Formats: sequence, C-alpha cells, structure tokens
Amino acid sequence: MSALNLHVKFNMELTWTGQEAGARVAKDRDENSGRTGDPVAPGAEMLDAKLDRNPCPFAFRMNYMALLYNVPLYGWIKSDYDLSRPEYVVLYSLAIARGGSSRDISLTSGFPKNTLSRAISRLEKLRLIERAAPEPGGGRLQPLSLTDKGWALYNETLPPFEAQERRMLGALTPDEQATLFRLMSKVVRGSAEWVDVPLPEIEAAKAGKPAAAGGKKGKTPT
Amino acid sequence: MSALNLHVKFNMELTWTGQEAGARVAKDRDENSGRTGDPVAPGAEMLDAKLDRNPCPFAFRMNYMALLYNVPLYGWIKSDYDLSRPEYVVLYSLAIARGGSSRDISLTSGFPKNTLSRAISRLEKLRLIERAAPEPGGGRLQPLSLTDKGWALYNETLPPFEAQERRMLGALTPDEQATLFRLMSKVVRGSAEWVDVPLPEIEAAKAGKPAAAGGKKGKTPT
DNA sequence: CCGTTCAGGTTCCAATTGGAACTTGCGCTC
DNA sequence: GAGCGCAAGTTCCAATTGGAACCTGAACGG
Repeated sequence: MSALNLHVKFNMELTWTGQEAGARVAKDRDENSGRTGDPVAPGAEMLDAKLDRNPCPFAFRMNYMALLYNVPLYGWIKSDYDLSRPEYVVLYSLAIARGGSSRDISLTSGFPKNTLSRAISRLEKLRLIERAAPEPGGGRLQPLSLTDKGWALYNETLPPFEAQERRMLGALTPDEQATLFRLMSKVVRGSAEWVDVPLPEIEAAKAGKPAAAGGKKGKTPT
Repeated sequence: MSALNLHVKFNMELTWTGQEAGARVAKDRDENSGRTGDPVAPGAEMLDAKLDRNPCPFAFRMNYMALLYNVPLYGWIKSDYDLSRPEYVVLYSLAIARGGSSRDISLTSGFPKNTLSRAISRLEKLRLIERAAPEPGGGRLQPLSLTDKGWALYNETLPPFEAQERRMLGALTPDEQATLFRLMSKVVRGSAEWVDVPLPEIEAAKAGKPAAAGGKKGKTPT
C-alpha cells in the first residue's frame, strides 16, 4: 500500500463511449487542462466508476474504507515505532483481550500463524509482551499478555487510531453513526452462519471447469 | 491471510480478572470442555472482545468484513485461475472503468505502482488486457483495456464476487442494506475532505516524541 | 525551439510474506 | 498408562512485495 491522496471532486463527464455500453476513463485533465480552472483530481473518474458502476459496490466501499484507515496509521506505526502491521496487531489484540493466544489473533485478524509466530517472537524480544504459563485446561495454547512497556506503547499509540476512526465517521450524524455501527455488527455477527460454508457459486464453477490455468490440484469430482 | 472459520457463539464468561479492569481470554473450551455439550468456537472470546470492548469498534468491523470477503474470493482466484490479487484487481478495475491507467488503479486500490506494473505486464503477456496508444492530451498515461479473453474471464469470475456480497448482506433486510449502502457512501465521499490532511494526533505525537525506536529520519522540528 | 520540470511507469533489490512440512505436547481411547 | 490423533506453534524456503532509484517523454517557460 502506498499512494492514496485523491481529492475526489465529482465530475460527471461521460464522453467518448467505447463500443459497448459503459464509461471510459483515461486521463482526467482532459478537456479541463488549461481550460477550466478546476483541476480534477487524478483517478477521480475511476473512483466514480468504482462507486457508481460497480457490480460489487458494497465490497468496494468496504475495501476502500479499510485502505483509508489502515494505510496512514500503519505507515505511521512503521516509521515511528518500527513495528510491522502484524506486530502492532498482536499488541493491540492483547490489549483488548489479554491472555489471548496466537491462534485467537490469527482467527480474528486473518494473519497466518507463521507470520504471527514471528511477530510474537519479536515483540517478546522487545519486551512488549510476555508468554504466561499455559492454562491448566487449555491445551497447547500460549496465553500472551502485554508487559508494562507494552501497555505504555499501546496507550501512547492508541489516540491516532481513535482519531482516524472519528474522522472517518465525521461525515455522519451521531444517529447515522449508531445505525452504521448496528448494521455492521449485524453483518459481522451474521457471518457466523456462512463463514465455513463454501460459496455455491465457486463450487459450481469448479465443477464446471476443474481448475483453469494449470489446475494445481485438479480434483474433478463426478 | 488464511484461516477464518469462526463459529461465533456468544459466551460471556468474564472470570479471572487480572490486575486492571477488563476481560481475559485464554482458551475457550475452558469449563465447557467435556462438560457442557456446547463446543465454543475457537477464538470466540477474542472475537467478542474485539467487537464489544474495542476502542476502535468501527475499524475492526470494517477490517473483519474485508477479511470475510477477500480471503475466500482471492484464494479461489489464485488457486483456480492462478492470478494474484493485484492482477485480478487490475482486471476488475478495467472491466469497470475501461481505458483506465495504472495510476488510476493505484489510487483506487491502494496497490503501489511497481506492484501494478508487474501485474499489468503479466496480464498483457497472458493476453487478458492490452495497452492502447496514449491519449493525445493525456501525458504519459497508458490507457488499458480488456481483451475479449479478459472480458470472458471477468464475466466468468464475477458471479462468486457478487454472491459473496449478497451473502454478507443477507443478514440485513433490503431497507437496512440500502441504509448501510448510503452511509458507507457518505463516509467514502466524505473522505475527500481529509485524506490528505495529516492526522493532528500523529503530528502531535511526532512533535512530542520525534521517531521512537531507531527514529529513521529523526526530524525534530522546533 | 531548447532546456527544465514533472509525473507515469519500470527496474532493482532487500525485506516480508505465507504455504507446507515439521515439532511438540495435550487429551482421548483402549 | 502407552499409543494415537489432533492442533498450537515453529521452521524452512521460495515467491511476493514495495521503497527507492531510475528512465522517459510530455508539458511548460523562456
């Protein structure tokens, strides 16, 4: 991740339609450059396209918002604290749920366990977290927790994360914020119903066309 | 990204409070294992913590939802079509906004331009996209577009993306979906106001503590 | 026109990543 | 209470990634 400083002005401009229906993008300044004194932000047309003519408008918004949030914050954590994103995620996760294990963090953050293993080792070496003795009934899980130093770092770095969140939500009224919050909660909670059910559409695609390019593990059931 | 098959059951259990206030996590089966016939999903406690006791509840939901969506879909694209995520993003972007350039895709997807350069080269080699002659007034921008083969691949792979989106929104009524959609749009559109304004909280932190660990470019203004 | 600036795109290379195989120790069964 | 299976965590290594430097051609000013 890197760039991301769109200025986003809504310009409509749907000139030049190719052969099929739909809009074209190309350059932005176009007819404006040197004429209208209104410099359209670069990439604005594709942004509009992705917002307005997207078969997955929800997914795009979601990913774009994640970008807006994560890029500046983790960039800052990296440059000012020299912690990678997985490392900071571990720290953050333990601040919220002390005693959590690598597995828990993996399941709630999506990072693979080897990446987390490394992150945890480094944080431990930096004396930001520590491993407790495994719980009696808890299998091989290693309960982790923040050291005082870890807590200090967490407390020191939290405000910008909160601020960015507030800033993003600033476009909404308090009521709207509450609604957004409620609906997103519903989606997340609802995901329990289907997370481990494979998408029928994918199964169908696989059945019809058993692994396209190369077809690594070309299983062709039926 | 890899795992992600939580079953999410709401179990409350706030036993064992450390020294400070707050909840602990550790293992899940805990008192249940072998007793209650209700196997709590692994990681459920940390999930609950991240949902209920998170200073950035909005950001978590956002990232978690992105995970739910992206992991299975891009995993499938990788295994069945041997395209990386940036590669598929290029394809998708051009399907929506034909004639777009690498720069546009970078700005709307967050991938750095060298990653996209590679992705574009590969897609071109695979005859999925092609570069058009640069537009007259468009600087050095390379307008890109899908080949017939590219369109075919896009049309073939789109349904699961749409299906996953529908599945995620399945927890909401149509009205709620419309609301969620409206609010997310507002947040994204509103971001134009602040994307390139550095977070005051970060600036303050930098001023007070000029680059912590190591302090790569230790600028100490004032 | 010619030089300078600027930005889109490419290349280089070191660092990070993550799939896969492996290790280890709990907990279950016989 | 010995063996087995399972899953948490680690290690290995090849592939991907992305920061930084670079290249190149358009646009602009003289």
